[in-house]
Amino acid sequence: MGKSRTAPTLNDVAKEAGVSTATVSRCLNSPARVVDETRKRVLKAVDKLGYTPNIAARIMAANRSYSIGAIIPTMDNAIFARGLQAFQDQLREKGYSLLVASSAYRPEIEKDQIRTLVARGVDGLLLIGHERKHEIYDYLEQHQVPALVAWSYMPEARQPSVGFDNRGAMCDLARRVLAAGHRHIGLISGVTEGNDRALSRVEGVRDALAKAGHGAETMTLIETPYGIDNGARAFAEMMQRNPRPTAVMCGNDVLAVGALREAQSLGISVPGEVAITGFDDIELAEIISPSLTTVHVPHREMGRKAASELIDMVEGRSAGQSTCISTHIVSRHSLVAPKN
Amino acid sequence: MGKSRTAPTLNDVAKEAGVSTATVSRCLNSPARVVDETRKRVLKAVDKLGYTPNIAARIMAANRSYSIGAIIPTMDNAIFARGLQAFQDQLREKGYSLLVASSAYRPEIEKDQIRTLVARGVDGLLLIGHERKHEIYDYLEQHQVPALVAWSYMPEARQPSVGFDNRGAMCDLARRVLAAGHRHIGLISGVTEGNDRALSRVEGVRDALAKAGHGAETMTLIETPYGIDNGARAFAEMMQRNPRPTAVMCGNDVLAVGALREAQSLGISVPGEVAITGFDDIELAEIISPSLTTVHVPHREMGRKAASELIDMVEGRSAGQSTCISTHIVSRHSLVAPKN
DNA sequence: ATAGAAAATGCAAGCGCTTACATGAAGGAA
DNA sequence: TTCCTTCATGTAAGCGCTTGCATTTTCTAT
Repeated sequence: MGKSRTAPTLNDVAKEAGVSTATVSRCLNSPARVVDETRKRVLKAVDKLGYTPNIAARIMAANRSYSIGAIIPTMDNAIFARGLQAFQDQLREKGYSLLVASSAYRPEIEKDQIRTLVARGVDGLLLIGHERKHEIYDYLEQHQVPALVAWSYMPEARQPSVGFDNRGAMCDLARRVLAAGHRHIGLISGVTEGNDRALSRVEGVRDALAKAGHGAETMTLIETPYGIDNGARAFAEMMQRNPRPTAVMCGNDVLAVGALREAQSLGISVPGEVAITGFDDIELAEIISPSLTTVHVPHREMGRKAASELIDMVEGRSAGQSTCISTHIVSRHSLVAPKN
Repeated sequence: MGKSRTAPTLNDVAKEAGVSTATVSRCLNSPARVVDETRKRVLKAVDKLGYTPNIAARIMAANRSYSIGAIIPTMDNAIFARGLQAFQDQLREKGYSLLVASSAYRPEIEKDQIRTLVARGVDGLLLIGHERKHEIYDYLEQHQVPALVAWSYMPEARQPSVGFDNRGAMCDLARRVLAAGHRHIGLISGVTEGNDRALSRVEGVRDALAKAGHGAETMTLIETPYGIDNGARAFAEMMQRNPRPTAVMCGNDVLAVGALREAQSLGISVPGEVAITGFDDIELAEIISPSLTTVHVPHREMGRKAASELIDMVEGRSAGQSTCISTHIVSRHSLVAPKN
């Protein structure tokens, strides 16, 4: 402990233990290659000096950082937070650390963050959603950084992904809504530009409508950035539309919660007058009243799976295999048949 | 773009531009020291090759990483997520990136994470709460890594902090509860061991009780890890206690939401039969019904302030100044007078 | 013009680590 | 015993960048 004013290096440890730096390095990285007695001596020296390896140096020398980067749209959202937490737990277990950056749903920022993380020497990268410019994927290829996409599942895409079928799930939910007897559906979607998940969900609803095909169904679409307040505003606007929807499906739970709140303050009863659905099944969905009928997404499972797949890719054990995590509808109180 | 199979280095850029690596480096780091024409040439080369500096190398050479580490108990919680998001936004603005790690409220893990981040060469560190072993602070000193504590404000502590007065705020809230006429207070606290914020909040309630001093007040304390389910369980247990509290104060909003849910499923009306309070004022607090009377903590402001203070410390502009962010009570529906 | 100062650039020494290769010691087969 | 493996360790060359110092160029004032 700290008599010296500056951090001990490999060299200090080597001198203390009376061996070469190479031996110390091997002790730390491939203990099997060093004989017991030496190892013990070295470890004692490490302990005595309070040595911690300088990772930047290690990255440079070994061209390996044991760190993974993740770029998510925002941390301030239960959906990503939970998945990310699981992701990092799994990484930690395998000896990797996590560098996070957030893009605020802005492609230029994301691009910038990707460059930063790559420059920092991450061994692999977790990205949310497939949609981004080719040049970004080119860049990653040039730098030989494997990337895995999450929160989205598109087996035919250039990048492997661990996610779920946004379109199918939303289609199922929409069919449920139709089956309950609703004919005028309002859809409050997140911004679809540059966000394949949001887009897929919209398409899911369209699919359901097309399949139903009585011809009597209508759909009213409003796009808005995610956020409770935005959901509220969109809902208010939706209620002005003609025909007024009897069911409002939301692109995610956060929007749905906003819609619910607005309904309350507008004195519109849910589900009596208007039914509302969400997507993701965040904690909030169960807590709020009426509780939210929504699509349950196993975020933790996805996070964990993404971590292990990405590590497999980094360590050359996999070329990148896509996995579809299955979701299911959770029926709660916010959806019932229209009253007519 | 990528004809070469391997990433371009400073050297490649230097050759392309017909200058020395030193000049390229200066172009990138202190453009003023390079004449216009040269700079233009260099930047063109950078662009042409798609060069991104290798940050590990830079860290090593300059002993500066332009990155800040943050270790939070968990990402999966609106409180930290929001503050952290603000923190990172501010960092980004000033040209720093963020490395996060989470400790799951476990000191050993935190210690480990601190070492990892320091080894990675972070220029500064954000820590949550003051309470940790001396040796950790010694270690940070030895490595000359400035650390700032957030979510807690203790100007007399060894480390500077940007936070709020947990004890005072909770005391104020408790006085509010007492003033409403409650005499039997239940307190569901987070685990206080190793968590000075939780402890301060408990003490705040004690302070209020002591000051009230009718002698008739009682307090029942239950400690539990944070989490909605834990809050629910604790509430159920609380309802068995004798005397049964007429007001249940919770260490944070998450616990309060759990309590509220449990009250509902127990058929206990809130606030009619039992009043409930929270702490933090996360989004949930307003959304849930009855809406939660709680202490509003300006997390974003704290995150931003922490970032700029920490950067000032890193850049030698400040030796570490503590700031107290002021909180205020938000009165909503979950607290009324006891019915008797 | 020209000396001297100032500005721009180049040179090269590291930063702390890993690892290919060289060396030496120990063990085994003949 | 001798020669060949095999294993443990040491030697030293980088990894890509920054920066103090040396050198060259440009500018200013005479």
